[in-house]
Amino acid sequence: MPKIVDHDAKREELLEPCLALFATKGFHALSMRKISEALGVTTGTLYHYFDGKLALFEQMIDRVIKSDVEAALQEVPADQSWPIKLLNLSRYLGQREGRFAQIIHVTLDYKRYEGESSKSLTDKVLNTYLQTISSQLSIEDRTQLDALFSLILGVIVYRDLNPEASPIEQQFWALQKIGLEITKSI
Amino acid sequence: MPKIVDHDAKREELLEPCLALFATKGFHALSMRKISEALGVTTGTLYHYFDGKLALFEQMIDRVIKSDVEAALQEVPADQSWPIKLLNLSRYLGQREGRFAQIIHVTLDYKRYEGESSKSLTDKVLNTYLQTISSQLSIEDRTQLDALFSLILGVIVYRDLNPEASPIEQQFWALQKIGLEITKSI
Amino acid sequence: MPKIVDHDAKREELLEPCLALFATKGFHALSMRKISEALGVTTGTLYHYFDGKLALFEQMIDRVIKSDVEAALQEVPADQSWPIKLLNLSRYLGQREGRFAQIIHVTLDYKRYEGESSKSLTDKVLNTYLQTISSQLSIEDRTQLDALFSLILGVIVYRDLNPEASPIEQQFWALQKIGLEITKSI
Amino acid sequence: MPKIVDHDAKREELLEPCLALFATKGFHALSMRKISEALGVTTGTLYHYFDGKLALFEQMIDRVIKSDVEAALQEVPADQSWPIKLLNLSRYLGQREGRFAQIIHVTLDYKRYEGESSKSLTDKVLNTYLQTISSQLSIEDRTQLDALFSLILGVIVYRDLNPEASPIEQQFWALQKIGLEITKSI
DNA sequence: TATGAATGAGGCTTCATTCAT
DNA sequence: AATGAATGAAGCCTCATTCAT
Repeated sequence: MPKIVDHDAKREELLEPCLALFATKGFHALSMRKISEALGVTTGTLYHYFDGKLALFEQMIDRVIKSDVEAALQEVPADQSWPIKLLNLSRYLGQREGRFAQIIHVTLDYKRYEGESSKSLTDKVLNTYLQTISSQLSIEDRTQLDALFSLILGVIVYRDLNPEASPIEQQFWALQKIGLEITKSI
Repeated sequence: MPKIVDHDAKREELLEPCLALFATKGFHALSMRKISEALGVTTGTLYHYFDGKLALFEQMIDRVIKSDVEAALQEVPADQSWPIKLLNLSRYLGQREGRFAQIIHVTLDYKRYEGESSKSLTDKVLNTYLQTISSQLSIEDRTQLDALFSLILGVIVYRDLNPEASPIEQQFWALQKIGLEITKSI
Repeated sequence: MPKIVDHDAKREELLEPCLALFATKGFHALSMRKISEALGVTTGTLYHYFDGKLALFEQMIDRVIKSDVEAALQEVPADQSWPIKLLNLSRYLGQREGRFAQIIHVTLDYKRYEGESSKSLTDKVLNTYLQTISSQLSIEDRTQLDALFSLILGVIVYRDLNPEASPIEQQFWALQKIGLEITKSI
Repeated sequence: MPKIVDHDAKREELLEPCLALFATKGFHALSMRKISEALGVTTGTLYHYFDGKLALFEQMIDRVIKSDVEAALQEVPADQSWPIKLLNLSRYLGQREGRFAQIIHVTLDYKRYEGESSKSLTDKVLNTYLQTISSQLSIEDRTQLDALFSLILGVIVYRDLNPEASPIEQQFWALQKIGLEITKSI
């Protein structure tokens, strides 16, 4: 069934530039016409490959998280000491922070799109990233995992809002110093 | 004599419920009609008090950040020891995390509204919170300030995406422990 | 293959009845909805073919003056004696005075649409008619051309305001008699 | 009853600047709010003195033609020879062409406002001017009167559309020369 | 497979008007 | 006499989507 393969390949190809579009404009401010123009096709073609705007959006998110996990597995190898792994992580995030900012935007957008009905996909995105971090950094304590994830999320969101903020690696290091001071002061 | 209405007071009154509306739906998905229905007035009335949707939105943000700063000054007093202040901060955040999540949503939305032209308001929001944290927690180092702000931002965003995540105070504490472990392992 | 529709031909077809609509109601009193209803299409279709109300209006004017010039070239041939050409002109005007009244209404309307920014189109309309008259009637003196054009404009406007006014040909002739009397009385 | 006198005086005062407003923007493009702002009152006041936009408009036209006739009677005295009277007329028009252009705009606007129902006021305006011209210039032949009126109308409209057109007096003179040439060529 | 014409609901905004004060 | 808050209809325009080709 060669037709189906082509069909899926074309769909992937159409999806590729969509993350940037949705992240930049937001779901509701981005029209199907703008998407089609950016992709160089007609709206009819878009509806030929996707069941509607929401379906296109969801498939795009699906595609994005899959490719990200693959990349993370390679760039943050698990068989390293703690400080090294954290360093690798911060470098990995620093190299891709623009892309992660896009993913976060898009996920927040989606969460609000239809309240509870969107829960499953949001959870899927979160769990994918949480598990990757957990396994690659060998963090088993749930609270520690949450805290690290919060920090990662926050750094990326903050630097997206304010590009002049300190780089990721510096922020990681500074936070550790704060922790030490507190420990001492107790 | 005109119908007795304090124009500014009425405007404040109309603004009050808008944060929740914008945060829940997003700027573009929330129509002026929906706003007016939620407020129990007509769209004409909305336009009597505001120059348009964007102006309404901006005045709402202005209002919100002012009242937040006032609250923070009271609930996180500056004349305390480091661990106490951090504890107060985490409690303050914990009590209001729903509201802060709304503000973050709304700020991210706004940033994308029209690219660069929105920069000044985004900066105003960020600087207001940064300065409040800096002065109340006596943090002078810029990188440390950025790092703490990232963490706060991240915790709130993460807990908004995943309400089952560990509470704020626990995450703060866990992060400190990670820092210690790393320090030891070096 | 797309639905077979010649885009430009359809646009012409939509434009055709618009002169009468705009002339009868005036630019601001004629809504896009009324236009679409008169044309038997939806407003969406109107916006598919035109960039907006003003663009539709301008293209309509363009279309109208082109077809008028073509008609004038045939019905008021240049290779005739002066009295004959004037007679042809008055007949030509008499046959089409309703249409010319529409064009004048529409042009006056347009001129006020937005002050100076409309100058170019108004000038284009005026110059098109002035040049046609100048060449077909072999009038080289600018003041004479202006005077004849004023008379034509005036007759049409007056007869539009007061349909019982004397016919165009008679007015032309009467004015000539006034001129003679004045000449004699000097 | 002094109140009523004051009431009428205020109404006159409000009406005065309206001709320029309506002529410049057109009936439908000029909102009651803009009128009230230009007059320095509130819309409520406008509705206190007039029964609505159309009533205000009609009373304004009424007021304008009355004051114009008075002026004409003085400036184009009837007891002069033909060429002198025509010269006086052209000067009179030249001095006030801006105002006449406003009146014409406003009359054309009104004519289209509601088709036949507006006929009486349009006729009133026309007859007022026609009779004034007829009596002051001693023109009895209806066709001659129409022709002269058309010319006057046309010169004013044309010069409003194209301010660089030849001055009124020159156009009057040029038209007479055309008439002579035609007479000779017969 | 791919087109783009067509739709009708809904977007933001302005309007003429009313009425409590 | 005068205000200006309030209304709801209507303005222009864009939207996601469908469907004949």
